[in-house]
Amino acid sequence: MSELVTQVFPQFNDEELVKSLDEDCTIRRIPAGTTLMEMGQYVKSIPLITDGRIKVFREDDDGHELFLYYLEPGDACAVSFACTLHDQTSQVKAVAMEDSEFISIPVILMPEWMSKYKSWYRFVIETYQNRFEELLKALDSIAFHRMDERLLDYLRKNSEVLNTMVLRLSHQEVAYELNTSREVISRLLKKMEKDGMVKLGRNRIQLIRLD
Amino acid sequence: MSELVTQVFPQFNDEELVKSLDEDCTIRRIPAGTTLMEMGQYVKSIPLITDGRIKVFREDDDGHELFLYYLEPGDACAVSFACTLHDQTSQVKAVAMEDSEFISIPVILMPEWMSKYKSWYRFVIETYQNRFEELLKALDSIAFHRMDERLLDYLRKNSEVLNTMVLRLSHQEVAYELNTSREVISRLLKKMEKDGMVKLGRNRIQLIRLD
DNA sequence: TTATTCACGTGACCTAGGTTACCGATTAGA
DNA sequence: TCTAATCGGTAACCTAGGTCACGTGAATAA
Repeated sequence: MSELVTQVFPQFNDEELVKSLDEDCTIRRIPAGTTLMEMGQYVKSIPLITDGRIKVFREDDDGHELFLYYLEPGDACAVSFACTLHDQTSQVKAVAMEDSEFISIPVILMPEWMSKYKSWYRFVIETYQNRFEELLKALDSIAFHRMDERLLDYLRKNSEVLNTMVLRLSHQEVAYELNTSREVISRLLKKMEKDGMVKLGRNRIQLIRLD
Repeated sequence: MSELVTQVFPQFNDEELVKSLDEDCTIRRIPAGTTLMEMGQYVKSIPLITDGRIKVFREDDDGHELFLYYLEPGDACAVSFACTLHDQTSQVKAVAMEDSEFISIPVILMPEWMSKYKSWYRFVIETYQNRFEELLKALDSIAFHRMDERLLDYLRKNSEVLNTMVLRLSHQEVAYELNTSREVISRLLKKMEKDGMVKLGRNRIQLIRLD
């Protein structure tokens, strides 16, 4: 596992930390579609993503969901950190979008690691900071932008993360993530197609020119 | 200052930490209306609020602002923490709503404090966590609720924080914070008055029954 | 093959809320 | 005191986008 750690988390430059990751933590693999974390659930371990892609989103009582951000290799789940202090339930839901792999860290190790390993403490703060920023961006997006801009942004982000110009998405899926209805997305996508920005197919959105 | 610290931050149970707060940090007082932090500005010290009330909000390029949360005595600014790691500019704007007072901690002390004082490390994580939650609530509010609900929520929160049933606010101020227009707020408030929920006056909103 | 489900397209309609354009009333300033 | 700025009320209007209804074709299961 040490090689894996040094590969995906090169910032962990403390030998002892890597050793503890190796000895005291476990690697877990989950298939696409697995729910890693449910809202209201207690969290008992901190996942460090080493492979795959985890979608993190917010849900309301009526089942509406709102996409927040993705966790990718090198990322950790910020909300989990809080569970090192008081038993708190998760505020978000996390689902694996692809077959994924992560290192599972028992929360019990956190206090020790925080004071012992500077690179770990930096990592925690950085993780929080990054998620904070993502959240602020999500807020901006909703508060200050119209649906067409948000859709464009969503497509761009997806294309970037997956490194492809052809997205395998149904309109319904996109609608869920942006907390709107299928019809609205269909409408906007059709307009974008007319404007030569995308080409549409069944379960398929080909990006042509997103400016 | 030690008494102040132990009063407002009773969780700092480490003598040395309190001593360092006493010796290495400074108390600053600012009048209502002072901008504590501007978006895009570099942050060089971490404020621990001891008195007053700081409004934290997000601004977009067109000057629209969006209320995020208040900082009150016992709170710290989460975004500042990140500056202990890399020089990063602020993502939010912070303005004192009342004459306020805070302890200003040089960022240089952070790494040492983090590893040395467990109560400090807990405080940092807790602060991040709390702000995270507030941000998620703000997101919920915008994504899943209509303006009338958001207004109600805003009035409730304000009344709670200020511990009064009479808010001294102009419709314009409320509109700014909820990122809408004055007319919309006037309309909604008028409707609430008709429904017997509030009584309106110039620069005055008296809460009667917010259910 | 046929039947059924799933994905998409689209028109009609509705509502929340943003915009414009006034008004009069109150307050602050000169 | 007179005047200008601020505050709130309201009507008319517009737009984004949510909802409903229904149609068409592609994929898939029987």
